[in-house]
Amino acid sequence: MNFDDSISFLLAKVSIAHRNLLQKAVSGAGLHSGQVFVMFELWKTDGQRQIDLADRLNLAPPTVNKILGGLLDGDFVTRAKYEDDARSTRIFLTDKGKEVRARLEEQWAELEIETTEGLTDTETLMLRQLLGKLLGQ
Amino acid sequence: MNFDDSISFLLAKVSIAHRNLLQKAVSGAGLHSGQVFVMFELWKTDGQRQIDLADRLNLAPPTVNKILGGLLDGDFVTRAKYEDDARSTRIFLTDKGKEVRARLEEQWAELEIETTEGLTDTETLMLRQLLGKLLGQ
DNA sequence: GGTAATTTATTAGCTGGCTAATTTAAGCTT
DNA sequence: AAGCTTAAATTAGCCAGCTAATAAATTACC
Repeated sequence: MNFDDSISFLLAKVSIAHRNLLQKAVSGAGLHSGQVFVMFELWKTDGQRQIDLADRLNLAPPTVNKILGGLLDGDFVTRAKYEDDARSTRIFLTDKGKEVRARLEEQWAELEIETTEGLTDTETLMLRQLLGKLLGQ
Repeated sequence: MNFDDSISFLLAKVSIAHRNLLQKAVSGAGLHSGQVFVMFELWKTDGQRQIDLADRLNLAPPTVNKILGGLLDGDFVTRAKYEDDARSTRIFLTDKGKEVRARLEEQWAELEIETTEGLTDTETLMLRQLLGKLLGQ
């Protein structure tokens, strides 16, 4: 068997290259690569608990906790107590957190172009479907 | 625009899920996810310098250096001086490093099956081609 | 109502990726 | 030969992912 031709190998290599692109793309907005996905989720639904964010993002709770630490330091989100359960906290966007969205959308569109640079429109569409399938969608 | 449907979003999500699978797959061989790729490269060509490994694996030199630290500790590789240039070291597989290959090939085949579980053979082929294209191959 | 089990957040600590800065050796230029 | 530039390895330090373990609150069960 040939490692280099395996999906696993190719996927791992693509992942690293893409994360480097992603990091460059979002640094202009003052964000780090992992923070972006939490922001996506909060833009969809503000005020979620950490455990909900972890579930929806498919991340381990300590990962979300650490990322939120950075977002709190950067003043992109704030924490508030969850009224129905003293164990939980709710995470809310700050004004800064809401305002950065426009900037990030622009950067994201550019990233999308860079990422799919070598592909035709048909190939891009196909890749999207295949990645979706890998995620069980 | 919809973040969730972007290639970048899907790719990032697939990457994380796949790395978790990868980690589980190779832990049985006593390896960590990042170490595997260095081993691949050494199985192809033993005795490479760190800078050559970094170039061929598309990784930053400090990343390779750190991974090699783990492989040295695990007795999978040894370091030797490079005879023509005192700045460089050559990395060689130990017997243990050579022997683990068979085990890893089995695990890798299983990982490949898990990874492409939801895909038909045609889709798998297509995904391989598309990922190759993203890598500029 | 009291105890046990579960849940949420957090802390500690690991690997893996990066950049920036340092050291040492090699090579080039003059 | 001296000095400048380049190149290789390393160190330090960052973020992102994970597991395991802990503390506190809730829930469930008897």
